[in-house]
Amino acid sequence: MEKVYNPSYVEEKWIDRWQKSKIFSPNIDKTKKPFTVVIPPPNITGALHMGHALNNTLQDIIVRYHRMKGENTYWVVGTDHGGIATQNVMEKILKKENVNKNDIGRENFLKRMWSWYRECGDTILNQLKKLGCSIDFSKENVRFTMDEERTKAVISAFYQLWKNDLIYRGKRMINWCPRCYTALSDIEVEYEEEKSKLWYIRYYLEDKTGYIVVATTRPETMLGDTAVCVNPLDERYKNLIGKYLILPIVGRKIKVIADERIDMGFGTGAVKITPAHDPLDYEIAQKHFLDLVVVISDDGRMINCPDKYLGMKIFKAREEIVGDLKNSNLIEKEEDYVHNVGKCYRCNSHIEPLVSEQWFVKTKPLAQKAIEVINSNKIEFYPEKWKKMLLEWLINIEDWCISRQIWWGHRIPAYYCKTCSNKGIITNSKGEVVKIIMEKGAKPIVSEIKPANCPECGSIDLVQDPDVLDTWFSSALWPFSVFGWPKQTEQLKYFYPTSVLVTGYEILYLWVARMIMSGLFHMNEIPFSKVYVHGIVRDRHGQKMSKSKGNVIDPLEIMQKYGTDAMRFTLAINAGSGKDIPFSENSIVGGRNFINKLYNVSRFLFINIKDEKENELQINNLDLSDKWILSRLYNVYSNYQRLMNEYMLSEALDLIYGFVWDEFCDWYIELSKIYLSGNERIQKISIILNVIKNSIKMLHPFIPFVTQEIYDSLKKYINENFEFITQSHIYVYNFYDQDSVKNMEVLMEIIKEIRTLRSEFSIHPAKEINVIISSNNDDNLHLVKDYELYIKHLAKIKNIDYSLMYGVKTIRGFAKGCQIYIIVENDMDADKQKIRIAKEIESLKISISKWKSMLSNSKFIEKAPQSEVNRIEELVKENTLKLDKLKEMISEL
RNA sequence: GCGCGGUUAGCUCAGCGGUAGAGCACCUCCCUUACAAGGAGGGGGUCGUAGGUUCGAGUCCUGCACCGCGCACCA
Repeated sequence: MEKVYNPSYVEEKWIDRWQKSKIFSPNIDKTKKPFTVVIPPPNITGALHMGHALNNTLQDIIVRYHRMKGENTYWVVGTDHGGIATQNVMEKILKKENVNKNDIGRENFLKRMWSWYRECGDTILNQLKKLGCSIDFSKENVRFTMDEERTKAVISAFYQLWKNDLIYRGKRMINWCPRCYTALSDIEVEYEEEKSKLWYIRYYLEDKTGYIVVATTRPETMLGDTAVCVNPLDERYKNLIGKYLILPIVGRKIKVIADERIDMGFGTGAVKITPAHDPLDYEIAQKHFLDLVVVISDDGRMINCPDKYLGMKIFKAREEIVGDLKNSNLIEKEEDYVHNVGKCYRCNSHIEPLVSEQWFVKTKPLAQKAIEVINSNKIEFYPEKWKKMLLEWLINIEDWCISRQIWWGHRIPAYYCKTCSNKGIITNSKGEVVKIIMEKGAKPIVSEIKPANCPECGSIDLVQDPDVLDTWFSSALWPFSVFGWPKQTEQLKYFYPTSVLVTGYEILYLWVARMIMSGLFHMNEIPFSKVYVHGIVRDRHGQKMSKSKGNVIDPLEIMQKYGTDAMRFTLAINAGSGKDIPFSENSIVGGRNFINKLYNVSRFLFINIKDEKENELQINNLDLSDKWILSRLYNVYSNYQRLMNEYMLSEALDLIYGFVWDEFCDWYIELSKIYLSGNERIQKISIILNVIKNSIKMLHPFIPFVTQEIYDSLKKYINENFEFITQSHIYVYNFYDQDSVKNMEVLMEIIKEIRTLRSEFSIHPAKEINVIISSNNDDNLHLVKDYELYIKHLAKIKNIDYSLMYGVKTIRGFAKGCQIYIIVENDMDADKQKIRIAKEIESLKISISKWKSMLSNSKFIEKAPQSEVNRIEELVKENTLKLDKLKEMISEL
């Protein structure tokens, strides 16, 4: 065995053997309750990033933990077609080839997409394998949101919702991304602050007797204005309501109307109304029956306006219009102004609110059921704060726009009769349907399979809706579509509902909420009973990682350099309470060091073990340190289980980390060295074996490779015949001895005090010393005498005497009621000793007087619990004694 | 504007009613045959701010400031 753990060799070996053994395959066993997790399917947009590494590490920890508890676990894997995001990736690839997607047409584009899927999907699965995920990666167990079964599920779900009147097609104001050239749902718009201007524009009254000044951040939309609106209570404008204004540039006559939604305090209190391009204006326009003048097209250019601006991009038009208004002296002033601008969550372009015909899901009735199950705690959230967030969102939910004007996705299962709906079906030069306009006669026929003919006229000339569904529509079905729904498969019956969903908080609304709604509607049952919500991996400065910032850390590089276990360890230990994780290469070193430590302590065992086997615990043979370490192990294991069951994964890991490193390695192993050549060796080896075995089992969910590797070497010494550690179970001796824990602490304190003295008085670490220990505390003195060997060994002591000698030069210390004298040759550092002791006396005095004043406070005595009073009294007693001893020691110097 | 978090050692955070903790970083000593990716020791914080409750407050309550996030508005 090498001195330093070499992860890459070990990892490759076990990945291969795990996959070949099929231990992660689904297994329907009706005598057992399953523990099921479905993966948040990664988008096939490229390689996995740090966020995936975190998400899947956490899932693997949970799955492996439950597998080792003996539960029938199944972690379902798959990938997501990723709609807009993936289409954008392909568009970029095509751009490099100097190809426009419209040139090659829909069909060819989709061919390219499918070959991309095959390539990228495999890459992702391989990376999950590398991460150590306990997933069966064989083909028949990998899902894709657009494979045949999942597509059936999507179409069926759409049809069911339509039949239940929960899907409709309608003309509404939606969020339009002119870059991606598609509608988006409300939650796919991200708001960002932007510096802009607020322009104050004069709109003259028809009779030229005056003007109203309106303030706007978007002067280009004025071309589509059809009114100016004021608050009905606004005294400034009261007598202008109902009068007409002349819209500058355009010359259109527009009315002054009143609506209480106008804020009198903002700008001038008068608002230009552009019904076609602003959500609030649209609402006001509907109430007041205003005309809708569309002046911005799908691709973000000016239309339906004076020739001068025709075809201009929005920002250019804005510039021009402001210039022209200035020339006509119609701009009263312009102010700097910071406001929120909607951006596309996929390409960061400015969103245009546009009126458009789209498909929607009526979400209110669906949300109602979701609210009920969350309120009744049928679904629990870890950490719990997300429950409230989700509830609030569900309560205020708006209808969900599910149609997208892109090509990559599930095509909407709606058909139109060319004969009946002729005017509403828009085609391009290739004859491909590009748009359906219902208001011109198109009527959708929603059907799971393409209807043979039109139910109205019998025509066989039917065309399918060109739009595809929001990628989140198929994601919403994931927890049951993965099991073959709508077919009532054995898997579906057995594995649904799933046990826990592990996901980042950024897709709580986009995904989690919708899975709950879909699960309740289609399955009439929650999709999962627990949601574990984690944070986002950020860089060391807390910045979100992004390609444009250049601060992305590639998990594969990290795994290559430090090992997968080290990365998993670092992610897991920092993932406490769902917080964001600051990650840097630096932060991984601690993880790597721990893995190496664990590897080396097992190496210590293998170097020292001969042909001993782990044997039954002989309680009578245990010495103090044995009882202590076994008690600690038992205590750690109890807490480990509690923390893991409450999904406090980082706390659980931290607990074992401390136990293994500080208690086991630094104390128990060091002590065991005394005995390894004597009669006690079998006992010691057996305990070391037991502690290592149980420690690696507790650690296995977090760091699967190194623990598997150690387990493999351990196998021949223990009474287990599992091939893999993940098949084994933890069994810790139910042993806890309070006295041993207490006594061990006393000895440890004394040893630490001697070490401190050595260090402070520059006694070389290798130099063996003689000490005298005396005490009035008989218990502790006996303890010291009984375990003299421990102290000698761990503090490098040749001889310990128990009675004071006169005429020897010493360095003095005090711990746990014992005075400690290190015998030294020369009169060294009397002053330094005095200062050291004096300092301690000072701080003791302060503490003691504080406690004494507490005890002399009648209110404290009266109101504080008796146990507390006793504790303080005990402290005073103990520390007064210590103080006396210290004073005595200082006077002797 | 409403809501949710946060503010504790240089950094990342734990502690949530009884003498301020951990890891990393830093300083000193040590290659002691499991591990220098190690061991031993050490320095370092009036716990954001102002009040309040309490015998006692990082710890509970209220106001404020600052940071982050979500939702709404955003002419």
